Amino acid sequence: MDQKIKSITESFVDSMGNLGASLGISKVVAQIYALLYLSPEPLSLDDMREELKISKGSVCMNIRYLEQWQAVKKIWKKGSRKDYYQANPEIERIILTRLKEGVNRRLTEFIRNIENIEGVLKSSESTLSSEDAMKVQNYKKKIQKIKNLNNLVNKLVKIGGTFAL
Amino acid sequence: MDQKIKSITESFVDSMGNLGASLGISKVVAQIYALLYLSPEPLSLDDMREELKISKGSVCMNIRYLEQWQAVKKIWKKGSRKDYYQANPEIERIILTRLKEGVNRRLTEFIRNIENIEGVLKSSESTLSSEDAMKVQNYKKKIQKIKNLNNLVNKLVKIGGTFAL
DNA sequence: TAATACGTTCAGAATATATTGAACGATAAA
DNA sequence: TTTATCGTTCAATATATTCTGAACGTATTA
Repeated sequence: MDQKIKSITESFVDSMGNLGASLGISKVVAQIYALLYLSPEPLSLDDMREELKISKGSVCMNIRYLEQWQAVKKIWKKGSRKDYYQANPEIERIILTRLKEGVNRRLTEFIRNIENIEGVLKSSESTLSSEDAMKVQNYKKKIQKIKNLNNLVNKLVKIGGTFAL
Repeated sequence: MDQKIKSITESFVDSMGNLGASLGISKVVAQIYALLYLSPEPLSLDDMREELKISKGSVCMNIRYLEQWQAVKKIWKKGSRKDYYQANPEIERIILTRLKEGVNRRLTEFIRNIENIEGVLKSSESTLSSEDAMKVQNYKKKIQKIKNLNNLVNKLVKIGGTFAL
């Protein structure tokens, strides 16, 4: 029976690893989360290394991502020197928060660049042949439109906040 | 002046390339889209190769992704043997559709695996010690909950459809 | 028909990303 | 104090991804 439980765990961990990998999250990160998610007890780094057959360093680095995203929590067990971890079960919120923050940050950087470009366009408005003025107008319109991508993210974020666990 | 326009184009293309890369879309794909987006005229594969200083093969393969996502459209110009491309300006819809399809497909695969696991759990319900029965119950509950990830995507998809251009 | 101008493919090269494992510091036990 | 047990770091390595460019097929022009 224990064998059966173990094989089911492996299968689940494997599936979630694939899912993670195909969504741009690291495979190992997803596997660690899956393992902790199923485990009735918090697990030590060594437990995870053992289960997933990966190196100590990898467990350490990858669990730190999960901690950073508040996807796992460090647990102190008296009598043991080891750090134990358990999964935060709010997986939807975790995914959405991560999405939100990542996309937001990157898009902000992008918009900042775009606004720079707008500045350059604006400053070259005077002293233009009428043909060039047309070109610049065309650019300004198109770039303005791109800036509305902000909306996309804002909407995603707003939705994200309404998800129930 | 043309020099200025060119430098602005480069800057825009570069920014969108970075955005794409950091969001898991290929950098070159994003750059090609940016180039076509700004261009008042459709461009040939050779035009793009020239502008982006990349190989013919790369342009060819990457534009095919964009075509597949309906992010660009092939244009026929009479008198020329070349294929020309222009950007579909509905960038929001494109991004969201792509997100939707990708996530949906992968999550579906994942759920399929999960349901397999549920089947195994169900079939091992008889002939259990009470301790093992507890374990199995625990697993069933947790796995059931994961299946609700479906909701997350469904909600994203629904929102996606309501975006105006 | 031969020569040219395309688009496409794909093996190999280049690049980017993830993993390992030895070394280290810190803390607790002996 | 010495030894053992952890967690952490990071250079070296392995793996995955992307790009290149030569080779090829097809269609058009000469």
